[in-house]
Amino acid sequence: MELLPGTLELLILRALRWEPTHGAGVGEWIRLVTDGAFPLEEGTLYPALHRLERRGWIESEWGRSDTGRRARFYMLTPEGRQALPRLKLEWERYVDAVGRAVNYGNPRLWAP
Amino acid sequence: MELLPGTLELLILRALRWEPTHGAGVGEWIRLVTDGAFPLEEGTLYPALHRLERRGWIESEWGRSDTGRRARFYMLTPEGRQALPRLKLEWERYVDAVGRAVNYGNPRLWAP
DNA sequence: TGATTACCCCTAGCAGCTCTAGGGGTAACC
DNA sequence: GGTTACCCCTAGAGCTGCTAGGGGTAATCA
Repeated sequence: MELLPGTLELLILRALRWEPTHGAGVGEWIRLVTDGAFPLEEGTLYPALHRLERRGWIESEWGRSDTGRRARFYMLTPEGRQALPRLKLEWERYVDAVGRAVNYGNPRLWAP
Repeated sequence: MELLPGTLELLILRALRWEPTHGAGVGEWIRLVTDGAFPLEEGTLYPALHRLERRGWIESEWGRSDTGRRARFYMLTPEGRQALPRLKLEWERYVDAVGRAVNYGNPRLWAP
């Protein structure tokens, strides 16, 4: 299934909520927590990380992964941390709105 | 708030579930049932209708609206009707997956 | 009756995001 | 020393929504 734009940013910020994590780790977390519902190719993930960094919601520095490889670790900036609950709220509103449309009945029966 | 791609098709199919409806009516239904959460410009709606028609999920014919204007009425094809529950299921799976990511805690505490 | 409003349809071009399909470098392992 | 696994990156295509327009006809109002 295709990933819906916008959602990815929320997932990335969420993945970085606890500690700095390198790109591959972010991808792994997302795959794990969504039960593989999103394949999430690298060509999608890395540009998204760079976008978020340009936007100032995350920042990064080079380091070493657990297995000794050089890796870029991303972490939330204060702006990113502020944005997170807002995005979460937007997401919930969005799901509610679509959920109503997907579950409600014939408009002729209850329209004003 | 911005509309996430893919969702619009689900909403349109859903709007046409009961009876043929013209484009403006589809838009009105979506705005109504989502409480105005999606502004849904005409420049978004009509191309989406044409896309769905090209895909064979809906078909259309000219008619007259309640107010006497000439209007194109859209209705579901059998393919569209078949696609609807599938899209609905995909949507629900998607929401579940993101919901898990948005609500679950630190992966270090429960990862395998 | 002539002008205005409301309804309904449409399109071109831009912008943003994902996906495909690559390439590359280095540590660990055999 | 070669191979695998890990980790990072990008260009270009494709899809979709958005912006910013245009246009035609019925109803309404001055």
